[in-house]
Amino acid sequence: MSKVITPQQEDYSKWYNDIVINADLADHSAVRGCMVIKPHGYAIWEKMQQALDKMFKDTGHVNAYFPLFIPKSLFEAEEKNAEGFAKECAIVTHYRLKSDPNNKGKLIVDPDAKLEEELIVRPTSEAIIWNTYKSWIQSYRDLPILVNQWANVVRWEMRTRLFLRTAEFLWQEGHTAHATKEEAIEETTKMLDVYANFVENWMAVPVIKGVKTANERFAGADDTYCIEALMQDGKALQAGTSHFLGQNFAKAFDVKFAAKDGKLDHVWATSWGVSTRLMGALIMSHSDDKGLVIPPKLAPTQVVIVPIYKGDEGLKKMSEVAQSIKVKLEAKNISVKYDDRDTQRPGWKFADYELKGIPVRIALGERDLANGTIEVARRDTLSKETIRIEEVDVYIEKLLIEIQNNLFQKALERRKNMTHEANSYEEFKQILDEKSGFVLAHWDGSPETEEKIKNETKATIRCIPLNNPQEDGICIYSGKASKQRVLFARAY
RNA sequence: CGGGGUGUAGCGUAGCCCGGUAUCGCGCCACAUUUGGGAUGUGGAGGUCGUCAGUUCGAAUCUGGCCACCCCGACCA
Repeated sequence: MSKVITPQQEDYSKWYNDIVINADLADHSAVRGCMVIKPHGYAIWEKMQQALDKMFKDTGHVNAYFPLFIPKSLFEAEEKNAEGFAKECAIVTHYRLKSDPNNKGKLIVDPDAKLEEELIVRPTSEAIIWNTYKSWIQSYRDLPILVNQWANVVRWEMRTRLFLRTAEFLWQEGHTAHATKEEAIEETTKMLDVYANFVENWMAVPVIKGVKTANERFAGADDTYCIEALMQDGKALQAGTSHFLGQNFAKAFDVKFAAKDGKLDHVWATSWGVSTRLMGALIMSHSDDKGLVIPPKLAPTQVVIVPIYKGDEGLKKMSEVAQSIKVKLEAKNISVKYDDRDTQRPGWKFADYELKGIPVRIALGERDLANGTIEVARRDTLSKETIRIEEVDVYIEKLLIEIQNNLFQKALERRKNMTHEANSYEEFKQILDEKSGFVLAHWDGSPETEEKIKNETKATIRCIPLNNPQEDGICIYSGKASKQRVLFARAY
């Protein structure tokens, strides 16, 4: 064993780091809090991007790109937004370096090159985008604007973790402008549905759609909708957010439009985003002590073929069959890698592809050649089956669908087992400590109660689920009347 | 940012208390035998001991600054 992964049971947090690093997804860099996303990790991110980008375009959105830098005066325009992000901003103050007269070969910031106005490295782009929209929008005929941007943002987090919270991360941010409140709200929930669809059907991670409490709301939003997922260790992870921004940014940036009746009104806004954090959700939903498990729909390589042979002649025979299998599978739009390297032994390759999370492995040796069979191993269950070689394409095509479904069902089952109802504060705390996971409990609706529960238990209200069943109850903390249970959990 | 810990070859480590240029395993290279679950043998290469400064005849080892990472807290859409 050259690659050792700490077992989940021993230390989940270490396990997570081991997976990220040993599966070649990402690595720490020389920059504090910033990671290098390695080719295997980036390939998965690209698959996510492709699927999401198509969904955005299918719902009428277009891509554009806005600057990395935001002048401070624009950044501070929407007060709540500015306040919310102020503590974690990187700021550009100078534009030139010069040789250090006291230290040969070293550079210093040139004090003569101080910027008139500081530039904020975007932690999110509402400010620069709404400043731009001001010049794009005059009439209801200019609306709606449905723009998305794929970009990097910087948030100077105190403590970082690979993919889950890094100082710089990749994401997409949609920013839309609408003539009416209703249309903007519809957009907000539509994009939440897009996210839920993507995370459940591509990533095979079940989510709960809901709305955030005032405490947890995006700075500058009237309402924040979210999808919440539950990780293997019982902690929640916010997988995506969609914000109804009301007219807050339109007012801050003075973006008005003339309606049909000639009256001027401020534009209604939304913004929505998912980030490379989804990689963390993917890892912590399916992977095991042998390594990463990638759902087939997001696997850069879905099937790997490993030949088992003796000598050059043996390899030649094996390669002919392997290539024909590859062609058959590719005709069904399945991505296949034939690994004929003679520098690694089969056993090594088996372990390595398990570590990297490739959904299906085909092994092919003399024995199979004689029998007209191949061995098919699936990553999700680690089970193996021998099948007739002529049925390979049909079999694998079905298998990939089955693996995708199985991963989702397993995650759904786990979430079901880790979701509990608590009817008293004692019970609530007991569940958090002994079982972890989601806890459904009554809450009196006050930010104060939410804050106290958070301080005492570290559990936060992840969301108020949409279409939440209404039932009379009393708040587990204050004993005041409540109409519905909300979703609590300790979260990443 | 506060408390604790760590940093020695690509990776994991011994040595540090008690100063004299470095241990072991994996990996890497060559050759041979191997190849249906991380092969074996023989030989070999690889190190400014995180970084900068100080003490000293001499620093991986002692002192200080800085950087990074890990754990706990604070913070976090």
